Amino acid sequence: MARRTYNQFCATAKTLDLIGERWTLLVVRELLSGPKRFGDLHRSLPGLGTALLSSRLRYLEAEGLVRSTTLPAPARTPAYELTEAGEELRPVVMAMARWGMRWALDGPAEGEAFEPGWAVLGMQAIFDPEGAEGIDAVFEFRIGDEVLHARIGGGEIDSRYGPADRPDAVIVATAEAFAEVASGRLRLADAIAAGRVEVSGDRSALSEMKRAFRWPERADRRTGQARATS
Amino acid sequence: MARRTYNQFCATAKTLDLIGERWTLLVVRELLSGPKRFGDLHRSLPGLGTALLSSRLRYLEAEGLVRSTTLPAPARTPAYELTEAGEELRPVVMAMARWGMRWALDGPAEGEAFEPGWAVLGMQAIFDPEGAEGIDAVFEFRIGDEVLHARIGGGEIDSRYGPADRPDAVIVATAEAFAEVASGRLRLADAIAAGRVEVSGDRSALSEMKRAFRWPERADRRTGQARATS
DNA sequence: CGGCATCCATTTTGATACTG
DNA sequence: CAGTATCAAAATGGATGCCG
Repeated sequence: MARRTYNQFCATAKTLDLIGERWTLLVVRELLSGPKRFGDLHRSLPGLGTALLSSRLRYLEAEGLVRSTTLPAPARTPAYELTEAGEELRPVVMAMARWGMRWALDGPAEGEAFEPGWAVLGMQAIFDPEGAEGIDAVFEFRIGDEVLHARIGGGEIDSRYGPADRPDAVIVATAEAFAEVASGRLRLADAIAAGRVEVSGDRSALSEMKRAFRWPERADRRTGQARATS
Repeated sequence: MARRTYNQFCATAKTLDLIGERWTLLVVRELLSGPKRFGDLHRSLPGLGTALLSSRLRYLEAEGLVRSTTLPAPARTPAYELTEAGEELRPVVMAMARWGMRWALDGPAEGEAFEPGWAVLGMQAIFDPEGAEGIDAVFEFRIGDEVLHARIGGGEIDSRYGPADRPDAVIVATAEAFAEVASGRLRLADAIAAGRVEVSGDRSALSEMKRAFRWPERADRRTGQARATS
């Protein structure tokens, strides 16, 4: 019955005691973009069975990282959301995302799952407040059949699910094309030139958007050498 | 034979594919304070068997996060060290350390392992470049039977094993007392008043040191309420 | 559908013993 | 010191069934 723990007086080890088990941090990642229902979580995490998801959620709830809530009208269905402690794991996930974009992300490979929400977090991870200085614009993304948007202003980014109110530019792409751009594997300009990404609205807002992000330079773990972007 | 992977096109998931297994990130944490021999790693990680440690090291080596090296004279023994990719996991570990200090670190509890090197990383985690502006000083710490030092200057901190060249102040404490202070559970002033920490040398350098760190406010995960420090 | 519990095959791990 | 070999215990993944 005793939970497995590293039994070390070390903040990092204690953190891993809480979120180090398989799937746990990915559940947190899902909830970082807002409350989600059990089924949504299950769908976003292929390979994670309902039994284990249930167990993870109960554990996170008992530990105060997640709480149950009820979705606002008209949904009114039960859902899970992060507590303050859970929300503050965002810097941990962002640090991992930046590292992964630089050292680990290839593909997308055949058969890999992809959720546009992951790219939303990726955008937050590489947002650069300095580069975004003076920018105030709203972008809508239509990725496959999902719609999300990002509002850049005041040196901050706020990216969420759903359509934008009055977007300055609209970006339309397949999930795969968007994934390649968001991961830094394909340059936005090349994707547009190839017709894999379509942009409507204010073209100058688009060039501003590029300023607001700083993609980590991709490199090979074994050699440390930079890898081509496009 | 196929390695277990989340199979997601997501930078965070890819990172977890590499460092998400049990013990892996703690091995990285150990190597963040410099090259270490197999036996040193084994001793610092009670509960991790030699078989699993060996397997983790071979995996990390194959993946380009760790490489074998030879310790400089007079040791000349084989050891392991981080590659550039491994070293760049530092922000991930630091983010976890900050979260853990705020939300997870109690104790130290009976029977918990503690290595002074962990506190060295903790100091890096809570170092505040703004607060450290204008400070230029060297501190030596004698924790139990280990000696380490920190050099603060130019808005940066450089903390390492071994004695300092000409320290401005020397701090002597038991491992337990030092751990309590470094974790933010006990205030330095109180520890000195209680005679659990002794300071010699420049007292003004010491008060400068306090400015250079920003302890996260400790809070309870379930309630979000702040917890007393001392 | 949302939210589990149960059963079982496969992987991972922890502990102990042993070798160059 | 620096690991391998072996085996038992625990965690995981997948399928199935139940219940409001």
